[in-house]
Amino acid sequence: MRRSKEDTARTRASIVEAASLSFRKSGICETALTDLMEAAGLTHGGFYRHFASKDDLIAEATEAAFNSTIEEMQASTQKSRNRKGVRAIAEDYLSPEHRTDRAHGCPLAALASELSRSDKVTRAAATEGIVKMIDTVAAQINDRRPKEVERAAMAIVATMFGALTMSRIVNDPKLANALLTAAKAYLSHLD
Amino acid sequence: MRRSKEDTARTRASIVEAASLSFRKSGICETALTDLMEAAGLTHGGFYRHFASKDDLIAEATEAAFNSTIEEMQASTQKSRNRKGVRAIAEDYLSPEHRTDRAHGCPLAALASELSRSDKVTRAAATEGIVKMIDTVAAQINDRRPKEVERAAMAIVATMFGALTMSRIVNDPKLANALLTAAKAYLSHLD
DNA sequence: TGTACATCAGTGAACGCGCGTTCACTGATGTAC
DNA sequence: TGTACATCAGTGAACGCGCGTTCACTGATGTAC
Repeated sequence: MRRSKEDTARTRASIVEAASLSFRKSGICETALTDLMEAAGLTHGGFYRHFASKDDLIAEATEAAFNSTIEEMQASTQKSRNRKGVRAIAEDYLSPEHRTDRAHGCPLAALASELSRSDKVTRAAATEGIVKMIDTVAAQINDRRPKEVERAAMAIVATMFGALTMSRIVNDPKLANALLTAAKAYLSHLD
Repeated sequence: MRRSKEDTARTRASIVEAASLSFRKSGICETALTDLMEAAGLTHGGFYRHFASKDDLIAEATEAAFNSTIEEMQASTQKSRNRKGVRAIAEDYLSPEHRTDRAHGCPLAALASELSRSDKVTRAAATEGIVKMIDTVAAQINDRRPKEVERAAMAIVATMFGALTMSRIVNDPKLANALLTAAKAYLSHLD
């Protein structure tokens, strides 16, 4: 039966939220729409009242995931009393908690290889997310040369994302921790 | 009809090779065994004479992909006449050619998120590959403190892999190049 | 404000396709004597 | 070294399942008068 506009918007948002969690946790290709809709408390038939296709949802869920991660990075800088901004971001990003909690973590680390193969719309969303992440880090760097700030921010994001992803692949917990620690140490040399 | 042992070994190797290329190019989940066997010049029915399952092949193809990439990193250091070892590796790894040619490139960058979700055997192969990559970089670093060498090598690999992957996701070629350049510049500060 | 009709969110069954896997079969290779 | 049989690599059809997508239907919501 027909629902109110508010209900419809809420349903749509809950599908996007469920997708952004499940894609990050289990992968895009491995997540079935049926499971997704069930997670959102619906049957799968209604999916196409909200989205034109799975690809359509992928793009929106990617955008949502990036936004939530960027917010968390900004939160890291704000709760950093004594810590410098970049270090605050790095310590939270490179934490064992972030390594474990894929579903709520950085979509870059959770979906990297899938994003590089996804369609135009999703890649556009991912690009915007990446740029915002770089800008968020750049805002914490003190240097008069904007080119240098941008370069450093790019490399810092690459290092964090790379180290976190590697620590998730590796099957040895000690090595996984060593990777996170190494990246943190490496980045702290720059302050 | 039955084939000679040499033929059988050749066939098996060509399946692994086709898989290691196709997985890196198109993703593991997105690659169908039928296409893979066709690429190796066979029909799909014979697959199970060589492998117990797709997962079985994934593990072997991952191992093969890592080995070839590690060999290429070692080749980079050997052909580096004037360049320092780490710089030689980084310049080849962070080249536009490597960004474009996924199929023959680093499996970490091509399969990152899929590897972190794969089964025990594949993750073991990936872990071994990652350790070898780190060791290959570490061998090019001059420092008396082994702990420091290991840390630096881990961070360098993370930065390279992270930057290359990001440059593949991004839809703007200028930004893609900037990411590679930024990582190269960042790493060269360490020499 | 009230009424009559059109809209459409959600349901649940169904479709069609592609996938991983299995299997009966063929005939050259490997092996035991 | 030669022979007879067992093995098994590769073929091509088939199986069964899960997936993305479609559709007829329901009934509450939205809208036009």
